[in-house]
Amino acid sequence: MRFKELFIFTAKELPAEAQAASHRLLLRGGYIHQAAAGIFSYLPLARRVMNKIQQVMHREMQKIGGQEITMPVVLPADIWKQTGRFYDIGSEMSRFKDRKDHDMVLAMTHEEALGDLARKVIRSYRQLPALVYHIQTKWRDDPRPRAGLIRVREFTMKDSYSLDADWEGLDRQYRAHYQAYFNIFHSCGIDVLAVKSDTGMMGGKMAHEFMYLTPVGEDTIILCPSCGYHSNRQVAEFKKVPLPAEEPAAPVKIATPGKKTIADLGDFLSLSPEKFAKAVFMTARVVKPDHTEESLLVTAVLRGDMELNETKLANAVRAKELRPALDEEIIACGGVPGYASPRGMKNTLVVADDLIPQSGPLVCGANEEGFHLTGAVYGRDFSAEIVTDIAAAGAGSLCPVCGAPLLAEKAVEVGNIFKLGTRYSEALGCTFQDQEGRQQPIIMGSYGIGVGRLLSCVVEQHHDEGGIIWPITIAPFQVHLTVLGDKTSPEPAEGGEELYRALQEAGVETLLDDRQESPGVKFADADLLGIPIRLTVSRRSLTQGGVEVKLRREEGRSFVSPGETVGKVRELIAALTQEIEARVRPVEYRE
RNA sequence: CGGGAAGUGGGAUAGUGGCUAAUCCGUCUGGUUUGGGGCCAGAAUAUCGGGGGUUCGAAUCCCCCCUUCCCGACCA
Repeated sequence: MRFKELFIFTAKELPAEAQAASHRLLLRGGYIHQAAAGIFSYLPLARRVMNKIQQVMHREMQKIGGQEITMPVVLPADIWKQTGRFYDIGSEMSRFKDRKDHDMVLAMTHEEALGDLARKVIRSYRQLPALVYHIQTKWRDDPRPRAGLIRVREFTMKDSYSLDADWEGLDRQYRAHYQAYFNIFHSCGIDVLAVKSDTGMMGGKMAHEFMYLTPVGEDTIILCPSCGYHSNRQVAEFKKVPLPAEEPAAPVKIATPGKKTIADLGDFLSLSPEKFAKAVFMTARVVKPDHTEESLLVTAVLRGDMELNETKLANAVRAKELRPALDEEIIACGGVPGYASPRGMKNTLVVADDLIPQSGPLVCGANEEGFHLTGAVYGRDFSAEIVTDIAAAGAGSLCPVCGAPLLAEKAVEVGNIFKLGTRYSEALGCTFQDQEGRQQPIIMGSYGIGVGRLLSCVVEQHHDEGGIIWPITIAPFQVHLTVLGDKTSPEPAEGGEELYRALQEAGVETLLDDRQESPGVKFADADLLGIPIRLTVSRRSLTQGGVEVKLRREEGRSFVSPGETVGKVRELIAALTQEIEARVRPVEYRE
C-alpha cells in the first residue's frame, strides 16, 4: 500500500475529549473516527488490525472444533420474550417494530439466536457436542460509553456457543475455551488474568472473565501477591476475622445527637469501626414470575469496617436492579436515616453479612432520631431473613486462601466465558433425544471476546510517547518503508520503488511512504502508526550501503544492501513472530 | 439517571455587549527544501451547536433544546 493512496489522515492535535492513550493514538493515527458517543468507523489501518485479530480468533476457534456461522443482528423479540430477557433487560437493549408491527430487537448478544437455531438443528445426542461461533456486530445502548474503543455501544464480538449432552461435555468445552482465550490474547501480545466472575445478565452456573490490568479499566480485580488468588471484586471473597468473644450485656440506648456516620460515632464513643453494625439501605427491583416488577427495601447489615458489595447483595435477594434507597423509602418502612437499624422496621428484607452473627455486642442505630444502641447482639436484639456474604473485598482485605493482605487493581474485561447450563435451552425448548430415547435439554456455554476492546488494550500495552508499537502478529503492515527523495537525487525514490516491488513479490505487507513530505513528518507518522519493522531509503542510507533497518520499538539501526533486504526482513518477521508465539503456552485452569 | 465541564472554518484555541470574528496547525496554488512535524509567497474555508428572547447592536446576556466529554449510577 502506498501512503499517498491510503484512506487516512494523521493529526498532531486531536479533540480535547480523548483521554486514554489508546483512544488518543488511534484517533491521531487515523485508525478510527467517532460518529457518535460509543459509535465508530474503522479506517483501513484499524480494519487491517481487526482482520488479523480475527484471523487469530478463527485459528484458535477451529483448533477446538469451532465452526463459523453468522447469526443476524436484527432479531425477532419473540425469542427474547421466551427467555425472559426481553423483560429483564432495560433500555440497554434497543427495540423497534418492523413494518408489519412485529417487535424486533438489536442483538446485544446471541444466546437466544443460537438457541432458536439449535432447537431446529439438533435432534439427537449423536449431533452433540457442537461448537459454533461468529464474529458479529453487537449493539448495547450503554449509558456511558468512554475511553475510545474500551467501552462502546456498537462493537464487534467473537462469540461462540457450545452445545453438549452432558455436564462433563460442557466442562470440556469450557476448559478448551479457557485455554483458547489465553492463546488468542497471548498471540495478540497482551497479558491477561482469568478471574472468576459474576454471571450477571447471562445467568448460568459459572463464569470467568479475562482481564487486562490497566488503570483505564473500570473493573476492580482483587489479587493476592502471595499465593496468586485473584477474583473480580464483584465476587471476591476474603477472610473475615471475628472479634474476640465478649460477655454480652443488656443493650443500652445512648444519646448520640448529630452523629450519623460510623466515623463520627467512632470518635464520639472512642470505639473502632469494627465495633459497629451499620445498616445500608438499598431499593431492589425484583422481577416476579409473571414478569411484573416490584420494589423492595433491602436492609443490609454489615460490620462498621466493611463495605457493601452490591453484586453480592443483588444476587442474595435476586434483584434485577439495586440502587441506594431514598430517605423517604427508609422512613416509609420505619427506619430513621442516620440512626437506623433492623430493629423495629417493617416491610423490609433484612440481609446480614455472615460476619454479623459471629460478632459480639455491636453498636447499632436505635431507630430513633439522635440515639444509638450499644451492646446489640445478633439473634437477641436484631435478626435477618438472610445471612450470607455481602461484604466487599478491597485493598488490605485478607486473602481467603492464604491470609495475606490483598491488592486491588483496575482492569478491562476483554473476554468472558459462561457455563450457561440449561437456562436458555429449557426456556427455548432446545432438546435432544438421548440414548434411552428421552428428550433432554441441551447444555450450553457461551464465550465472548470484544474485538475492538482487545485492539485498544493491545495499544494500551504497546505504545510510547510517539505512538503505537504493534506486535507483528496483528500489525496493520509488517514493514513501513520510508523514502526520503529529492528532485536533484532521484536514486532513493528509485531504490525505494524497487524495494517495494521486491517486498510485494515476497509477500511482505508493506506500507510505502512515497509522500512529498519532510523527513520529520514521515518519521513522526511512522512512529505514530506503529508498524514494527522500519526501512528507510535515502541518500544517506545509500552512501552507507543501501537500506536502513530499524525496529519501531528500538533505537538501534543497521544497514543492509538492497539485495539482502528482503531476506533480512523475512528474518525479522520470523524472529518477531516467534517472540510473540512463544508467549502462547498451556495455562493452568483455575476455578 | 444524578453531579461537573464544554460546543467558534477540517483540528486546537483566543475573543465577556460595538468596526470586516483573530491566531496556530491542516488544506489548496506556486516556489524552495529532504534524516525528526523545514522555509517563502499567495488563496479558500465560520450563518460562532440549534431555536427563542433581551437590546439601536449578541459568539458574548437570559430561557428552552441538542450533542460531546469527565465523575458516579449502570454495564460485558
